[in-house]
Amino acid sequence: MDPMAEARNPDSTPQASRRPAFADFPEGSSISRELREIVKLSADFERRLGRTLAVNHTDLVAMQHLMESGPLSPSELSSRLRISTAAATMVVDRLEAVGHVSRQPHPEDRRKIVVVPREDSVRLAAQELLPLVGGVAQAIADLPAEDAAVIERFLGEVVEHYRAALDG
Amino acid sequence: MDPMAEARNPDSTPQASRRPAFADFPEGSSISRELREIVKLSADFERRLGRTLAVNHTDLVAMQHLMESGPLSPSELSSRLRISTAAATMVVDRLEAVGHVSRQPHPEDRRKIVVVPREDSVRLAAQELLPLVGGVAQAIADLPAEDAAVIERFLGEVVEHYRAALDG
DNA sequence: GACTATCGCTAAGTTGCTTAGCGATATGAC
DNA sequence: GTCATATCGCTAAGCAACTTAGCGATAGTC
Repeated sequence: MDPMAEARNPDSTPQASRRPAFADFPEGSSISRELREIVKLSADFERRLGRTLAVNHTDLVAMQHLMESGPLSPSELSSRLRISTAAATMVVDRLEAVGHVSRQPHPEDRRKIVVVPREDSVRLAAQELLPLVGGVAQAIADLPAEDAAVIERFLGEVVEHYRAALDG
Repeated sequence: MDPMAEARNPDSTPQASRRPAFADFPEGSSISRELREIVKLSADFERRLGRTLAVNHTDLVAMQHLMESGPLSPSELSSRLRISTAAATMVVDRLEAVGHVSRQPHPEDRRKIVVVPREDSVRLAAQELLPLVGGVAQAIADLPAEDAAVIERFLGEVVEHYRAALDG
């Protein structure tokens, strides 16, 4: 059977409104479509990275923080991931079990520990990220300065709209 | 205590590399920083929308599909959300319990049902989305045509880089 | 030195997923 | 037409990952 037939929303019923419920929203320019696509693809990419490292979503986000910020305490991880400290303990347990991090004593505060990402794991993740990050970086580098300025200003406005919407 | 002190990564240890593990990655232009920020803010915004509708993440994503595509069958939801059909049943159970959707018989196939989003719920979500979507749409509309073209082309390249990275 | 706060952790309970399998309905071969 | 097979939504049982509550150890404060 044709899988795309189903994807085209064959389940609309006559009695239900045929127009998608959001039809009143401006369909959006291709720019806004692209932005949404980037957000979606970014989630897809995260899933793939999670498979590569063989970790679940929470643990992957923890790894991202560790890779970007360097060693962190479990309590810091819990606040960054917005999970309980108990859950953070389990995150570190799992990451340690598969060898992505190690627990080390905190040099100054003996209540704390330090969660250190293993270099092999960081390299593995970097290897997967590099084509994407590098490709985008290259695309940016290839931009004429005026174009880069235009894009930077526009994206800044988008960020501001997000922040404003989140403040309200 | 100063909460920012912790945020600045105070847990680095002397024996662990002081440089964040990803320091070898080009720090990235402000454009790439903005792109990442948009992805992150988008996730934040989704969380907030989930709170507004009082549903968990999976159920919110289901609602997004229903709002954008109109009524769908549980099996279609299961494939879109990449969950089992059993989980899709539970999603619909929960959404129905809080009144966001209703189950209706499929007019042509009596095995199927149709999950129809309730208009009140769609309106509630739209109300929360409008400031953001509208604000961004306005920002796009205010762009000179040449700038819009520049941005559209660039974002298209970013999308392509994502797709290429996901193909590999 | 006593009080209080914070650290990481364990235990018990909850939520949301999975796989397996069921009855009902649709579809295709003959 | 009839029968075999596939698909639909659903239930049941098990598992993974979260929560809250609370504990012992350590740090900071008076």
